[in-house]
Amino acid sequence: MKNIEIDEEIYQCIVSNTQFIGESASSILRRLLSIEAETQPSTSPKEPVVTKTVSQEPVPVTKPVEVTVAKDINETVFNYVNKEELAMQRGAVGRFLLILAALYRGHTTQFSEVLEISGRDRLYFAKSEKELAESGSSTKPRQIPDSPFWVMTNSNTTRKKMMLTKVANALGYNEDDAEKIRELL
Amino acid sequence: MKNIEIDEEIYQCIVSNTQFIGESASSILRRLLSIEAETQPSTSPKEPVVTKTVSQEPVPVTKPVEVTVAKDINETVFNYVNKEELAMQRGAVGRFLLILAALYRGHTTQFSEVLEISGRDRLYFAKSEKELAESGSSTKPRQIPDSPFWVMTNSNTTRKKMMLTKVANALGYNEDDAEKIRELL
DNA sequence: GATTCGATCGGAGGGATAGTTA
DNA sequence: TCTAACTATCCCTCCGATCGAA
Repeated sequence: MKNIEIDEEIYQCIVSNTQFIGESASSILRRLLSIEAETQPSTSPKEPVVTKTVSQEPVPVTKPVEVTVAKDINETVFNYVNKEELAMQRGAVGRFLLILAALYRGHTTQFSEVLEISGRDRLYFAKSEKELAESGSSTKPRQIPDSPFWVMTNSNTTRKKMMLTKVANALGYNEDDAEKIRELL
Repeated sequence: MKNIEIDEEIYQCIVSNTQFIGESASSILRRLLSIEAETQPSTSPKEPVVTKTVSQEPVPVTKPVEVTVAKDINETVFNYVNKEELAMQRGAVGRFLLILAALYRGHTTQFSEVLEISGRDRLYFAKSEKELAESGSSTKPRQIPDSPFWVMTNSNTTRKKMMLTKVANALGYNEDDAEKIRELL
């Protein structure tokens, strides 16, 4: 993966060509550029050409359950994460909250399992600001966007990553996916 | 400026389209995308095509000049402003820069007129950080994204709004549009 | 005296790291 | 005691209201 810096206008142009929630910049650009690469007038620009590339390998329906589930989860969550929005965040806290929000959206019902995750004496997650605030000093509670959950935010990036890993695990992700999630931060 | 993550393939594709030493990703992409953006075979690739989506209502060619101009300007600029992106900014400074960037994009050639706008002793706009910094103390110069211009940032919101109004006027907007622009902040 | 302008300084957010505890 | 895990202090940067200056 490479990071490139582009201006607002280009960014908007790319974003406005998103064809599904969570589509990555690469995916969008591949579509746009490949159409352009042919000097031909674009025929059917709406076709989600790129997408297909990714899901090339047919999902093996016969495979063991765990694998299938993992795949579902994976797709679910990564669709909820908007890479561009992530990249735009000023600091790790913003990304942290965005990722958690995506996980919540993808696992609304089981999400309360994260309440089990906590530090030695501080709580990491709670259903109210107060609860978190009272479990330590300067915990800097923040609400996970569009959810009834709050997170403790006063920690270094390393710990935030650990927290993400724990959340991923609690929600049933395998190591690989947990790693991917962790690395979003 | 935005950072986006793209895969190697896309990256190579972009790089290989460089047309001069030091060309930025934005510049390359602008070329590539504007060719692509028109569903038609590219006629004049330099046209800010993206804009068209929004400008559904045909521009009345027969109307008086002033009106036409105002309309063009209006469309140009408001298309360049992404409301969501604006809303996402943490503070007024972020929005301020975004709006100015949009104005720059819409009026690249005349934009140097803003250099006339200044305070009693401080400069408000300049072509370099240094210039601004030296014109006062703690002016907090910031580059207007994707432009060679810098703005003074150390002021209250009211003054930032005034600055926007002045810029809008300098670029030929009427009171109404200037007001709209000011209110974006 | 009224108004405009400048830039200081308090406040908030972020997060590395020093310090603490198990 | 030594170490690993965890906490929260504290420093830094960014904002922008406020108040003194012109």
